[in-house]
Amino acid sequence: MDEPFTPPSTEIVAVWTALMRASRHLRDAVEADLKQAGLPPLDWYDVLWEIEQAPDGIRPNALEPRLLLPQYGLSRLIARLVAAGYVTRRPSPGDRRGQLLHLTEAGRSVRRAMWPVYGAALTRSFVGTAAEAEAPRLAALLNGLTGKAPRPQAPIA
Amino acid sequence: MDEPFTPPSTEIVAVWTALMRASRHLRDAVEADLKQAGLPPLDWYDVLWEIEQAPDGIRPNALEPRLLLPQYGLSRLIARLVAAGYVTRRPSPGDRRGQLLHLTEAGRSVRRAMWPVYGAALTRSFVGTAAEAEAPRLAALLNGLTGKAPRPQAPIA
DNA sequence: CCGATATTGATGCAGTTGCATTTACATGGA
DNA sequence: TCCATGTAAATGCAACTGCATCAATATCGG
Repeated sequence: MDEPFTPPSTEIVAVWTALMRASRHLRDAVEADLKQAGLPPLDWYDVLWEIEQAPDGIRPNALEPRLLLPQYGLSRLIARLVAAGYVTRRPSPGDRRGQLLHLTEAGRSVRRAMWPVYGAALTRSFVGTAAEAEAPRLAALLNGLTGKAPRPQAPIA
Repeated sequence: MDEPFTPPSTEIVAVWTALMRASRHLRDAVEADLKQAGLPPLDWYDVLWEIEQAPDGIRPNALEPRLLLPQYGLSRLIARLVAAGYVTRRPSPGDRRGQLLHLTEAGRSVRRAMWPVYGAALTRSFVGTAAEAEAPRLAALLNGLTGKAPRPQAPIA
């Protein structure tokens, strides 16, 4: 029943290594900029952003698939955000297991402070590369890899 | 002196998010397969591979830039590989600070055992996607992002 | 040769992650 | 109603990471 194992083509291997290198490289660059600006790490941004997009609050389990984080990872990340005073937990109406997350003023503020640093790092990374000119095609190809729909999620503003 | 901050274009943001999602997704998939097969994590493969490519041994500081790992990260990873019996450290001739890393038989063997699982996960991830057909272009675009030359490094064989 | 400086690799510590399990509540069926 | 099962979120523990620093060389200038 075992397939005899068809190795991936060299082209696929080349894409794979390029993908791993590029993503690590870019992420490291952004993280470094944030840290050097005395701002929280990249993960925080995404969570703050998602919560901000939900003015009526959002539950952790709704956040989880959007952020591609494991349940316990998100749980602890939220705990840190709460400890930092950026997020509040409120009881979830109708389900006492759940909680509704809201941003505090400080949360909104730090998210806004992060964006210029974040965005500048992105701009710096892409401008002048071939990837900039071909961005739409590149995005489409990458999205094709993750199975399904390109999430509406975007760290804009 | 501060630039007024030009936000990245929506196209760049789209590429960025697609890149982050795709890379995490694929890496998770490969890691999951390796773990489920009772094999070591992906990082180990790269190190084992690089050491295997150097029949006369290689020094950690030479490995470091190839693997995009921080010095202390590599140091401890090597320590784990040594503890697992996959790698040996030998004194580096001519520089008593350094060490020469060699693969043991077990190391060669586990690296070989990982490859089918690793490769199959890659194949599964790419086959049938648009990225497969456009692999060379995609790789070129991604390599354009990491500044310089596309390393000869490839996890083949 | 000597001392200042640079390089190689390791390590103590605090913070973070993965894994498995736990606690609390919800839901559906007898 | 009561129990079995399912879901939401948290947590104990071990492993791993980042950061700063260290010890042991090596190298370079005088």
